[in-house]
Amino acid sequence: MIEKNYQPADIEARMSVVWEDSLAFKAGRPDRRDAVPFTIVIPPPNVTGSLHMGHALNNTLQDILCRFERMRGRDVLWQPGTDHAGIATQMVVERQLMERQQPSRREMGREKFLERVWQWKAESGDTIINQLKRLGASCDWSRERFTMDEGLSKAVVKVFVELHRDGLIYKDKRLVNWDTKLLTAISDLEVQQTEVKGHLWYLRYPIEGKTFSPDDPASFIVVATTRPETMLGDTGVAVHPEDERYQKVVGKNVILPLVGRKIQIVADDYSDPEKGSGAVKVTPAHDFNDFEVGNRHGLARISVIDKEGCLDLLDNEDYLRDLPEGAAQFAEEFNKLDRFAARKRIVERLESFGFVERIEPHTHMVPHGDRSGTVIEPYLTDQWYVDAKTLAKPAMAAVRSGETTFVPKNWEKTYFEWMENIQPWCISRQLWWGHQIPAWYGPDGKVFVAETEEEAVSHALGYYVEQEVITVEQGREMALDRNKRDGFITRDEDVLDTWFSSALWPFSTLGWPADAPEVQRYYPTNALVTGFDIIFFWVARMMMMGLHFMKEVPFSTIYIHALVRDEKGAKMSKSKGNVIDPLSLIDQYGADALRFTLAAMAAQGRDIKLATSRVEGYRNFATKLWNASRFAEMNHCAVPEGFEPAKVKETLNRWIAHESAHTTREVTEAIEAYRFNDAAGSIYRFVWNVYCDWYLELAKPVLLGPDSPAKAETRAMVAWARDEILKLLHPFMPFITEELWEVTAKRDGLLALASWPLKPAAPTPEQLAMLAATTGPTDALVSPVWVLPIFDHADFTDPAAEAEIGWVIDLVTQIRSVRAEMNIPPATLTALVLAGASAGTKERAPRWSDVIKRMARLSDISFADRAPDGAVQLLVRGEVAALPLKGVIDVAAERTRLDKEIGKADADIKRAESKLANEKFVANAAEEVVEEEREKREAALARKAKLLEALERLKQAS
RNA sequence: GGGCGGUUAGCUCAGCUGGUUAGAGCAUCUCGUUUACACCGAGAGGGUCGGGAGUUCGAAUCUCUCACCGCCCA
Repeated sequence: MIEKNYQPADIEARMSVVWEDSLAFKAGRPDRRDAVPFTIVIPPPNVTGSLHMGHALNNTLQDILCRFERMRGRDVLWQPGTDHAGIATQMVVERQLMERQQPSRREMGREKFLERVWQWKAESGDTIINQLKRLGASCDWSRERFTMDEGLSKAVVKVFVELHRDGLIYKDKRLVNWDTKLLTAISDLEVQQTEVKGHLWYLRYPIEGKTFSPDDPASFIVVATTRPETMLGDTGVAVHPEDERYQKVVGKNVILPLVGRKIQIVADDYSDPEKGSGAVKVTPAHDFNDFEVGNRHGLARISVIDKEGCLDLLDNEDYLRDLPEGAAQFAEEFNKLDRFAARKRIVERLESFGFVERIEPHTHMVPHGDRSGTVIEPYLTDQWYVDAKTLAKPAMAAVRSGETTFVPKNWEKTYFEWMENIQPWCISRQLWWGHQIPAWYGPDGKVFVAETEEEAVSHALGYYVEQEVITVEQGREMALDRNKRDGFITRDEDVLDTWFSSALWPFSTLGWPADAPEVQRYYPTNALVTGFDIIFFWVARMMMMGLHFMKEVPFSTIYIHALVRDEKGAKMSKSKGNVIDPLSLIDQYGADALRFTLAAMAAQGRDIKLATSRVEGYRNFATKLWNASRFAEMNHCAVPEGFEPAKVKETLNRWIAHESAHTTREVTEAIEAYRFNDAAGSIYRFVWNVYCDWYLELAKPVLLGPDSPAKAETRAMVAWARDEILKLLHPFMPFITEELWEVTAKRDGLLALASWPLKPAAPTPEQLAMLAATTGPTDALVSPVWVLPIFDHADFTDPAAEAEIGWVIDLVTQIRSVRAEMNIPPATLTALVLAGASAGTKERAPRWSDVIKRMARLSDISFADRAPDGAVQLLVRGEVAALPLKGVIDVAAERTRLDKEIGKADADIKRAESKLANEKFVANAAEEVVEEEREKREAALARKAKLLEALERLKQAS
């Protein structure tokens, strides 16, 4: 029994349990052992996270693909899991400690803190997973992974060690993006450039050997800077080599104000003559561009800001070197001042000596940490880097060759653009939560990288024994006793960038580096579904790592979907407070409605601005389906054993089979092409505008009438078509369809595992041969390569049925329209006269008279040679249908209506004729286009003639 | 500054490789208690497809240009 009301919350809760218990989503089910695998790895959400709109869209689309392919018989693995999200998670736990006034991270120490994070992960790590389940995600939950699982951690260590061995990971001292709040290095991608209204300070740097005077321009050179506080670390001044203003001073020294350091004026084309004064100060230790300039001219690097963003002068040897008397005193005064306070103080001090020429307001881009929001400081430290440039080459080649394709294709450009200019990837983070770097250091700083501590220690000790730093005996003791080697050999404290482990996700989750059968069977994966915001962070890096370690691309298709934005088109974010919570939409309208909305709006290449009215509309759609199913149930519709829909006899039933097959084809092709919105639109139209609006309505007289073979057939067909709908709709609305599947008939199994209406054809021998040639000797059945399906729905196509039912629909629609226009109340039944009907019409009209009467509010249908006087005359498929309404209708109004119709026909004739009169059109346009135009003209001419006749009749009558 | 994308009905959006009478949902108006459904049914109104130019027999669709909006990278 179908409940009277559709209650999404109830059935969603229930179906979740049904799916869970039945292990429906398990990969490698015995019954699919011989099936072709289909694999998607989920973009692992952060363990800290909760479901937002982006997740909802992303996972809905993946689920559509997975459910679709599962129904097509494939062995689907949708690999779920979560990401440890280094910085984000550490921040959450630290904030929690602070809120609860518990000891801070540093107070409790690394080990205790990590315990705490794991505890937190255990408590709340399920949140996001449960939310994904509420959305209906059909992942193989038994295979859930976490980036810090033992197995995945092994993969991380192995990758690190191998890349290091191959020289693709190395340690380097260079400028990094330093977060002074989180006290860690971050990668370029984690830096957000934001426009800030600041100032441009024009500073006078006295030229050596001249007596400085603010009034004597020859005694100084003016440099413009946005960061005056870094002047303490200046080691040069740069001017453009072709800038005539400065030709004479190149090579000379200036005396750095306040500091007294002698620094050189160099010529470098980095300096832009158009900007500022045309001369810039060079601070190689605090600016990425200056670092390069410094390298070109051999300038010293003097760090004057520490990792917390404060001036660091007092015990700073680099800073104090070669400074005149009195510099130390200045250092003492300014030491440990925060960089922004220091900026103010230094400017004041410079002003007091006349070193500031002027200050201009200046808007410029300032780097901010995407997590901390704090201003990023370029900072000179030792960090680990991945040689991304080398790894990027095969990753680019794979996309160029089409081994991996982006959908939509235009994202390839973005991918190449970034890959071609890729920079070394800084992977070390000064955090605790994450994969600790497998590197150990000896007393002289020599690094030993190995998969295990034992291995590293034994290498190190061997090395130091050989170098005679320690004796053989000491080495042996240290090897055996950890305490003895503490302080001699120490492990790198840092952890890896979260994205380092994410980059391995497509194979680490399958069990690599262990020799797992899953790796063999499910790698490479088929599709990756993700947003464009992480193409660089994640997609590109998976490509690099996948190709390097697996020698095969990680996925063949990368489907890039839109970002869900707020109504203004802005990215949703907590900080902006413009987030629409998908869970509250699910509560309100149901997961099915939300999913359908997202799918229907997921047009390629465009962002989604979500309107809740759409969600509501699709909830109504679900209700409509619900009620249609109730109607079928009330009429005892069921598919009998052995029923063959292709062999039904009733025209109406043949018509719905025809329409259904057409829809099946559309939906199938649209999903295959990742055109989710087209697929959703197609099934929506079929359910509402074809099945409900017409098929069920037209079937009513039969269903409500006496028992007959036609009635039996119709009952079967109503149920059959409903089942087709449930199948086609299931990937989009899994809950309601599964529920209806279960309650409407005795089933062999779950809808989730039922067969898709169109089966992909088995590969032909030629295709198999091609397959073997491209992928080596392989069992086609377990090959990850899929063969394009072949459709054979010829059994269902039926133009005759289409024509007949089409006529009924047109007739009813037109009568309704004219009745409304003439203000005929629904209670007034009118007669219908089919004037001068063709043999075909005469033959089929009686078959439909019941429905037509019912739907068009008619009292009677009859035939006549010509329309009665004073009747309203309609043209239905070229024949006159007359409503004898003499006295009821306003003759003048009817004349106006007919005139309007004639006007329209005239316009059509004119349009077609002008085209056909155009010689160039006839000559150049495709034959079928021209033919179509001729047909249009003929039809319009015929229509006009009939209308004129009708008008004539009306005139005679009045 | 470089790159990408957008601008279609009051609102949120479709419209693929140029040929449709430019569509859908919501909203609006009129009518409706026909026994699945008012989360419904029937009907209607509403768009010079951002402006301009060009290519073409034919442009919402291709090209150029301008304007505005958004995103990414410097």
